[in-house]
Amino acid sequence: MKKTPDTDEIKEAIRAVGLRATPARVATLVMLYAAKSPLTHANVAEHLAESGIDKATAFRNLNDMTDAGLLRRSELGDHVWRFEPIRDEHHDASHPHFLCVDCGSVSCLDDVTLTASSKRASEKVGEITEILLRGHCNECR
Amino acid sequence: MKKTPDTDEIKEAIRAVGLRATPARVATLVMLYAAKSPLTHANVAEHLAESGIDKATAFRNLNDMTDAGLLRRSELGDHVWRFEPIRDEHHDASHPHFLCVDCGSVSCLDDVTLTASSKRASEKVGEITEILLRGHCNECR
DNA sequence: ACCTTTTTGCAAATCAGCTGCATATACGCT
DNA sequence: AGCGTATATGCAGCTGATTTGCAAAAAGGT
Repeated sequence: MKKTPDTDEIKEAIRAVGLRATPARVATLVMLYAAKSPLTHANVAEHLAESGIDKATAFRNLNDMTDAGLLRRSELGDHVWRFEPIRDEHHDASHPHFLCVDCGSVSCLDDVTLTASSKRASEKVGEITEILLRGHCNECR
Repeated sequence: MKKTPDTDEIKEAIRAVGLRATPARVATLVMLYAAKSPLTHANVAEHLAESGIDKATAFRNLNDMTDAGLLRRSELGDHVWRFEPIRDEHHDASHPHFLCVDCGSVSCLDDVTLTASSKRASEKVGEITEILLRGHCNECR
């Protein structure tokens, strides 16, 4: 799937995982694809509410599509789940996130990599599933 | 501070960060030091309730001591904070940590560094204050 | 002991997320 | 194009986790 799939491609993707392509789901994916960073349940629900979609529906869809493998849900340490589409262009690789502890904004860091300078680092480390950086973003400094 | 500080050492530590050494705080630290893994607010509150300490107090103390640098608060992914004592200066935020989302253990990764392969990464990123990797440790895999 | 500041207890509020159920829809089938 | 059924949605209330306001109580310096 390309960076910004159109409505038909989105519907296809939804059906491909065994879910029905409802307006709420399409709108959710459109929104997430348009976003540059992961969005919270509240972000999505608030936006969809303008189209008369209930927050429970928004939430169920986020979870259902996550379970179905269309979205990734991440917990950045502030007790709020954020969702972002899994673009298979990125090979489904999860990328590091940067969370501003002041304003709560999140950025995706596709081009940051981890270097272990010695094996000792991996003593306890098994499988790394998420990389999270926290700090102050440029706007908040 | 040693692995298992006694009551007086605990009181000292609390005062050292500018807080008053109240029974609730001492009991909280004693409990956390005795625990082998991070405890939830519920764990602590439940235990302290036996001594007539309110859960709001337990929670405030957990947060206050976290802010003061005596404890570390981590989020394993179930939207429940877990707390553990910071046993020595080595365990500060100056180096990356690895958090096992299964057992809650935190390990220090002194020898892992992050490399931004391009400046684009730092678009929004201002100052990074904490690097956290999450995953499954070798014992939990 | 006294005084000031920090803490505590209690109750009630908030916040994120979930659930039950009756109704409405998507979409495969004819 | 219309049907029928499994799915999805809306609504409303609920849960569990965490926080807050405020008056009373305790900590610790003098």
